[in-house]
Amino acid sequence: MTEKQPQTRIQRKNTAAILEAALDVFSQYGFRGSTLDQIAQTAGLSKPNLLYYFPSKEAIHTGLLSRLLDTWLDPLREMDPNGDPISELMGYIDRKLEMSRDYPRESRLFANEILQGAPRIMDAIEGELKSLVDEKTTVIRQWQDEGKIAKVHPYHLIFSIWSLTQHYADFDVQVRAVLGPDEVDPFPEAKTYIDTLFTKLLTP
Amino acid sequence: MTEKQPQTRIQRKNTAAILEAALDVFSQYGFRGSTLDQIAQTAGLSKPNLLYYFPSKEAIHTGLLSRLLDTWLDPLREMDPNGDPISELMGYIDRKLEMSRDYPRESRLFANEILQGAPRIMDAIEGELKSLVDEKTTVIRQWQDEGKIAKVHPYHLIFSIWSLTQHYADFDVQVRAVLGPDEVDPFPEAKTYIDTLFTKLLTP
DNA sequence: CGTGTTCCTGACCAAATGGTCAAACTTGGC
DNA sequence: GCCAAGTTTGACCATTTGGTCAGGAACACG
Repeated sequence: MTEKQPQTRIQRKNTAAILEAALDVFSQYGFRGSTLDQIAQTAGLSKPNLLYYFPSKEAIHTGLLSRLLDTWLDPLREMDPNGDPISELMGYIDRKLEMSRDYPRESRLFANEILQGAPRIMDAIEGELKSLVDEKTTVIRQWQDEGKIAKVHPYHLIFSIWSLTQHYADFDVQVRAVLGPDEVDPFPEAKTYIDTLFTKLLTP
Repeated sequence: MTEKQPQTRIQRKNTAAILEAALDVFSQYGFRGSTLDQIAQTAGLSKPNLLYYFPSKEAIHTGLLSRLLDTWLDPLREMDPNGDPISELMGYIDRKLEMSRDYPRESRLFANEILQGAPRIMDAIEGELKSLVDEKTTVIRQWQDEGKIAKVHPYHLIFSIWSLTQHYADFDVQVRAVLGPDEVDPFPEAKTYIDTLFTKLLTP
């Protein structure tokens, strides 16, 4: 998948800087709306130097996306089928919200890609992501059959968790604008609200 | 604001075709990722002809956005302070979900604009949109004080309605990919799920 | 210190992009 | 059927964009 380990210090530093800059730019403007010059400038490198480390604009984007998906699905992966249903689900929800708080650019990068029809990650979505969701919805269905949580549509439950948590990353500027300039950090209240919402929904 | 009425048939037809095509393109690729050639081709017109009707790429985009915001806020405007709280809120939620089903491109256009930092509609968001939300959250707070609906954070309640309903437009390809090829239309189940969710949340 | 490897850059290229314009073509109303 | 107004277009332009390349600079390491 990724390149082999033997990298020089400079290589590691610069590829990291490039991916960091690319995340900034791609997450805001999407693939087609972003330019190499912009990424180069943000990374503090020259454009030809970018292309020394990555063969093309697309390669940078792909590099970002592949790194992203793994960490992105981690919170869901961690949901333990043998744990307490409510705590497991609430734990997943909280981890997902924390990711929106701590990695908003990653969330936006993903959103941008999906908005454009997911041309570069459709495979991963239909494969890796769908498999994981299929697996976890089975667990949820089991919990429901055991009467541990309320019977709601498992797939839409997942969708609602994604949408509610990612909203605070993807629509951050709107959230802040509506809440007004006094509200410094919307996340604490968001957490309380979302916790209430899912507790009421899932308690049998 | 908009141009004066006296338009020829051709003008009306072509500006409509351009806005229609531009909605297709802008909603998918965002402002910077879209090209005039693409819009022109989609509209079945030549590029110079586009620029006969609109002075610039930006003007087309602005034209779209200003038309959008009005219709976009209509469902919330319709929420009647004197009606039954639960029915009014559920009605709003249902109307919002219907808009995601019937006007997904508009939803994506909006999402794209927000993702990019809302450079072209920040004014409207801080003004028109915020005012309306402020007004309606006041109503919600009143309903809560009267014990008609559960006490949850009014602003985050609005955010959650937006995020849940718009998710089915903005992340449509992901939703369909995860649900698999059998599921033709996710909206009926989505409606049922969302109705359940907010009923449980709002019932005191 | 020397030398092979890695890293970086300025100059360059072809294609794409937003936009202009004069000239040609349609259209509508008399 | 005429003509002024409205409409369309091909040719053109400056700038931007993704990408190349030859050569120079910095580095690693014996």
